[in-house]
Amino acid sequence: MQPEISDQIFYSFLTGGLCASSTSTTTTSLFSPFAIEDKVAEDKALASLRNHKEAERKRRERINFHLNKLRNLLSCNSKTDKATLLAKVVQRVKELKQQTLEITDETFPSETDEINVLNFEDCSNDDGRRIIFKVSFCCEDRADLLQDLMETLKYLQMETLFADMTTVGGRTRNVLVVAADKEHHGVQSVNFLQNALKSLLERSSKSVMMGHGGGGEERLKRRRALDHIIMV
Amino acid sequence: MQPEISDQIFYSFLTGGLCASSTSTTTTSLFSPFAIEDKVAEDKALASLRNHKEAERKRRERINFHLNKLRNLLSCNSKTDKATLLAKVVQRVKELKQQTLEITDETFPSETDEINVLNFEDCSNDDGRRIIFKVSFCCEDRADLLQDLMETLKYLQMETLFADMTTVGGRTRNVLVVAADKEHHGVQSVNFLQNALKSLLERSSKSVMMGHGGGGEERLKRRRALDHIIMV
DNA sequence: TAGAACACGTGACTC
DNA sequence: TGAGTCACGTGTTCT
Repeated sequence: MQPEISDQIFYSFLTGGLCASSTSTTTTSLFSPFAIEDKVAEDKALASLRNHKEAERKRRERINFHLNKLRNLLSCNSKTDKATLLAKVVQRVKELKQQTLEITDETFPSETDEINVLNFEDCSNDDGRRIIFKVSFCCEDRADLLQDLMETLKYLQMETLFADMTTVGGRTRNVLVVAADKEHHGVQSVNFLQNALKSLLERSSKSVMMGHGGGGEERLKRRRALDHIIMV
Repeated sequence: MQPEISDQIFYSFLTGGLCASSTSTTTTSLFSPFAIEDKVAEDKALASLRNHKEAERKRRERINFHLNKLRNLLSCNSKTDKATLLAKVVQRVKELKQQTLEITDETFPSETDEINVLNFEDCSNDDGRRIIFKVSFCCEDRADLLQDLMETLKYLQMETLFADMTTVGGRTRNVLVVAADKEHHGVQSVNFLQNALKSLLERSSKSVMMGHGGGGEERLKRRRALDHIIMV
């Protein structure tokens, strides 16, 4: 191929070498005394233009390369247009950020006591025969907390489907997914659960008052140190 | 402002209305019988071109709008060029994906028993007076597992800095970060820990053999159902 | 000066 | 047709 020549023709055709510029000084005959100087200047300009064109092509290539990578990462059709793709990327990055934030937030114990009971009824794929609750609470850790919790759930005739217990620096966060038969339970069971957990937490703070008290700041320090370790 | 007029001038100057086309039929005098028809056609083409130009401007705006959003999300300088920005976005999306994957992988119990002990010595910010271990194991759940684990760690003179216990469908994954004094422990303590955990897991599988056996498939089904619930 | 990055208007293509 | 998108080459600006 001969891009050199065809490019030159293309340029002289487009850039006004035959139009606008022809009205000024470029129509110098080949016999003009300035012909050679002009030719040199023209070649230089042409070369510069060619470099410019090439650089721009490379730049476009670079951008499109990454755009295609993003298309693959989001498993987007190659027909998805750039703006839509980028909008989706923005959304995805936000989602992923939020997700990791939620996971850490939902896993690590907070410094204040919390109780949270959520009814999963509508999301349940259990043929609707059971009610699913998501229980989450946060309190001081104590030796027999787990046992108390299990007894409470047994008493309430609830089955534990999932349990996650995170303990750090004397505080614990427990997340449970429990199932309750609809024969014995309704939506109002949220209250039963909440009350049961309340008394559980009260017992926890009592045992702390009697036993190893204080040390809040020390805990915070540890927590931060651990954050570092865990995230490594 | 009067973009209409200036645009028209701009176009006729650039698009060859005064150059290439002038060599064909466009230099029709205003007195030509075709003047009006030509004028109409020209106006139409001009309007079309103007629409086109506007649409393209809007498109560029849309793309740049999302690019700027991404710049903010990655807290990138406004000077970061498009290609570099997109490269960073690709990297970030990959990282975040990997991160959430790791978190779920490290949290949920696997179907096979596992023991993993990692030495955090180099990462420890504990003035080097203590060795930090990250312990992770996965086995059948049983009532007294936690108690056994605590006794084991007490026996090994290790302090628990962090504990995460996830139980679902009869299987449990436990992640612990423990600290051991360098007076009593060295790097070889990894082996102590591993052996202690081994016997712990052996006791677990024994108790399962004697108690509620089997149900592996049922567990898997539950696990999947839970994945759904948890992610909602 | 040369090089990099950008916005622009345009021709070509698709639905 | 017309609206939408893309790649292209160019002019401009900053370094």
